[in-house]
Amino acid sequence: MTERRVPRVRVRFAPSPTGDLHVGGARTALFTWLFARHSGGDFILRVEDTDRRRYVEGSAAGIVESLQWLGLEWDEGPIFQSERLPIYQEHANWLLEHDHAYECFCSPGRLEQVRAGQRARGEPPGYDRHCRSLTPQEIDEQRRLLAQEGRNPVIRFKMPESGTTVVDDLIRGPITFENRLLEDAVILKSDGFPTYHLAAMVDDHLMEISHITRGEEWLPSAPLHVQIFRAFGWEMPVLVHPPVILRPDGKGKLSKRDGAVGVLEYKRKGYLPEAMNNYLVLLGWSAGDQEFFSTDDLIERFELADVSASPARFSFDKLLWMNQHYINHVLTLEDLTARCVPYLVAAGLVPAAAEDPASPEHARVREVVTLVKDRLKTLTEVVELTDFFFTDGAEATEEYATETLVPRKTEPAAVRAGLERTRATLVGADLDDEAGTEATLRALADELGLKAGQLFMPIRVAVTGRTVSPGLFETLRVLGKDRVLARLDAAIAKLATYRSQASPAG
RNA sequence: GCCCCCAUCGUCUAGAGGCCUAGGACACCACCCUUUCAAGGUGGAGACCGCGGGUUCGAAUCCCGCUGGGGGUACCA
Repeated sequence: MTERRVPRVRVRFAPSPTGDLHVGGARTALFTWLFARHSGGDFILRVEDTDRRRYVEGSAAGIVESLQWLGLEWDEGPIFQSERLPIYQEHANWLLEHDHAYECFCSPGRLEQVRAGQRARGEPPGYDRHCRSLTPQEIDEQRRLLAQEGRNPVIRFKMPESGTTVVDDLIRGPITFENRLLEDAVILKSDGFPTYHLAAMVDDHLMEISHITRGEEWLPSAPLHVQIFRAFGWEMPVLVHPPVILRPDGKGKLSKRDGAVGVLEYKRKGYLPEAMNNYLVLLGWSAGDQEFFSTDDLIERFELADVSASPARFSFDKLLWMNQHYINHVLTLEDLTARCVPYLVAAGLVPAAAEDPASPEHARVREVVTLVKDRLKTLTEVVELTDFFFTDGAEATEEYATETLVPRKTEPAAVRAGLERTRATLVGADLDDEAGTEATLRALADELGLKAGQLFMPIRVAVTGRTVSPGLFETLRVLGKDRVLARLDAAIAKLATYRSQASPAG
């Protein structure tokens, strides 16, 4: 019995530096990375920067940052294709010498003309193989003419003109293409740079890639890639084309136009990489029962072959929900605190010293975060939800409209009296005793003939400046007596000059 | 136009011939909890498994056609 050698799993994520890393690309990267980790193989980062016109400065750095943020660390790379030009040129020449490629001297203008004609006649547009059958003399002549213009020919791959090419995709099965409908693609451009078709295939072979994972949009050119491997006599890696991600409305691929699609945008907006990964992996893959996965769970359970072949729509809603779930129920308090601090520091609410987990400032943030943990959907929201805990006195909370102090069906005078009595009561109270504060204020409401809410809401607005806040008694405790009293005073003062706009109905 | 892929609640999906009078999650609605808002709990509405043919004792599950959606059609990736 001969044992079949099972090649080591080696996969790569190969983005082109033409912009930010999109969630679609991030998902492909995630699938690829999980597959590598699951099978104990290697994950390589390769930057496909072979198009000088579309190159965007800083884009590669952004992609690197995105992957790092998501925790998709690579074992090799980043490798830049632009630094490997001679390799591709050598391979193009090899194909030329072995009759698998030919020089094409056609001008862009002629190519456009050919396509226009084909379209008009209802034929599939494509290169008409004009230069494929040039005689050696004609080739020399064309070279000379082109050289006079200071231009170079391109090199095209010779596709078989008949028969079929079978592309065997891991998640779709075998797909058969008619060779006569395929064209002779350019593999080396006139500027000496390779096109994707040559560069990616050469690299995938040289880097011993076992599985080519890439977006579904590459499926139509897969037969070309199979033929390139065949021409070189190389063993074909397994092809894997996860589906594209659709816009929320399903009309087309998710793109920049649809708002937030850049991974770094989500980082900035206070999303957690854990939530991002968890959401993304569920877009096209499922373990059946489970909904939440730690990275280790995923590495253990993820199967590339189980990825769905049908495209899924991106849901901002569900991502947000997932993020909230991680903040509310997965992160430890300490972890959440540490992640909130930078946002509070950036907003100028807490000193940079709070970055130190042992600092009193950090402890203070932790105390505050405890109260809003269940209310945060994103990390950035911590600023608007808790700013009043970090400002002193009453200035920062005085912005609210006085009328918000007065609940429906409640007389302003009663509110004012209630706040005055509350102030008098709290002066001597121990705010650390939440239950005690609650009992005291409930009794006070009773005594004033008010429902609890009719007294609590004005207090809430007075001390927080808003109608929505964490629980009142824990808020009072964390605020501390100084702030509470100062803000009650400010509210009472506002009410002193307040005239009810509309008399309460009923 | 041509080529290719895909097709279960609005959305993400479970389902690999009988376990399905189709399960879960998001969103939505109601109720409970309740000092606001959340979170949480309970329940509800929501899919004749795109349509039409087959195969089979039996199909969401297999086959064919149609329709619909998506992708590709560059000296871009």
